[in-house]
Amino acid sequence: MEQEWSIQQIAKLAGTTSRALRHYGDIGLLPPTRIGANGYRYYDAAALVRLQRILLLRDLGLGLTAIARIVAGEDSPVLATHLRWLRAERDRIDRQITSVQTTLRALERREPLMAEDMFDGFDHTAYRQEVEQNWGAEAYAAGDAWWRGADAEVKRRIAELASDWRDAASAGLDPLGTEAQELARRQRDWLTSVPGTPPMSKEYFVGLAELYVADERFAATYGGLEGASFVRAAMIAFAATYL
Amino acid sequence: MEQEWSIQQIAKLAGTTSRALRHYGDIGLLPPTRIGANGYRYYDAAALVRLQRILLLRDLGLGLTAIARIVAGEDSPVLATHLRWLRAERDRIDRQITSVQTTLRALERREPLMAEDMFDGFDHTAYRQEVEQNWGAEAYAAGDAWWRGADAEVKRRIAELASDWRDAASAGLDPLGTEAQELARRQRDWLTSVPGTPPMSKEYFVGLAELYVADERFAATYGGLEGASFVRAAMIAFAATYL
DNA sequence: CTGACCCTAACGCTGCGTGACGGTTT
DNA sequence: AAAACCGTCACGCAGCGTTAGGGTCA
Repeated sequence: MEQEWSIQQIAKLAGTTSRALRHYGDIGLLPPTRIGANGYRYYDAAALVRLQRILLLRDLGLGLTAIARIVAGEDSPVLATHLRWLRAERDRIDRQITSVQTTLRALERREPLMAEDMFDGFDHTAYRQEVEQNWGAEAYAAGDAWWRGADAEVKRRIAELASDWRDAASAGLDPLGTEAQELARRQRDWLTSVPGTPPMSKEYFVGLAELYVADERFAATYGGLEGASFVRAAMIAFAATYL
Repeated sequence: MEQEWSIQQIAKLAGTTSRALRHYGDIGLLPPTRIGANGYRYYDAAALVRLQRILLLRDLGLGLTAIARIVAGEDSPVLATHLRWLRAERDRIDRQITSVQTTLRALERREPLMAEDMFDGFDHTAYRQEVEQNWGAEAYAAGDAWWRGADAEVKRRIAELASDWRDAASAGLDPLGTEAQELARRQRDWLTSVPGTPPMSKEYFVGLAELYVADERFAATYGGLEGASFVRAAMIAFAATYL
């Protein structure tokens, strides 16, 4: 009548492993139906059904604790929450794909420098040129040489500026406030100081601001999408007022 | 001249933590430029640039060992490989999103049973009906009752059939071969035995085969996309020959 | 006697976060 | 004398895979 199976048997039936079953038992997610005098675990048909539910939910990407809540009958919005998480994950991966593709294309065209590092240097120029081809190729060479020759002090200041941007963004400051506007001014100042950069203009500055958000590699410098958005807001406001 | 920074300072400059820097040092990815007599770690501008590269690549989703290969100058196709992996990940998540959405919709319509478990029972019918509305609502009720009343022996046979499918698929058998065709016959036989199922036809059988591949939840039963594809091939061939 | 199974530990993997405890101060 | 930093352990996390060592036999 009441069929029951050993741990290996039920594992095969459901398409998993005995190790996983012991784990589910250990964390209380799926205790064996019965435990023999010799310590062997046995499972019945009800356990099989429960196991199939568990495996199904696991295939949807849910964590074991979330699965535990669901199979326990709690009607918390586990699935809806999980759906939002999945969508965020997909978006993140999409952005990574775009970035890797861009990097690979740049490498193919033998632009190793701008491809992977120095996103705080002249590369604004180089990338901008790549996107809109408004500024000539010699700008690239000039910026390249400048960065290579830059001394530690310059590099420190650049990194520090990026660091200050991240601090301001995570502190929740107002992008239009005095402090953020001062950061935007510093951003403009060092950009201006880079040889090979086109003459500073409202359009150029705003274009760079957009670029920081659009390109994952620049965004990373400013603390990701959120940070980059903050930088963009501050830079655009600065451009509108002072450029 | 040669500027150098403490571990906290360089962490702030690059936008990471001192703990991460110690970790990178431990695994040899980014050793400190210099270690003071007191044991303090110090980093110079070259280390800062290297660190920025590392963080950039990390933001692309690469693992630290892969990053190590890249910054070491090996020109193995790390990025191209990673790109393929990213795409596969995105596809997987896309399928999970679809499945979760389907499940949520089913739950809203109060179809808790078919939503989460028993993908080996009558649910073929119910889902089929949901998709094409070819078979009536009473089929759902009949199948439901049947499954609830099914004894352990029936459930075992169903799970066993799924298990045998997985074995056949992972063994690399020919879907058109004798063994796979025998499995398809068993599949048809038990489907026929479920009350509430529409009369067996070539179209119905092929439709189910497609469903197994299209719906992640069914596919899981047969060992994922690969397994389900195998099942589909075998079932379609069987339908063409015998139905 | 020998497979085929079952059991209980317990480490391994990824990339650090997070204390704990105790010195140092570029 | 206290605030900040620095250092070295070392556990924790998610979900099992994988030996290792040793009984059981539905």
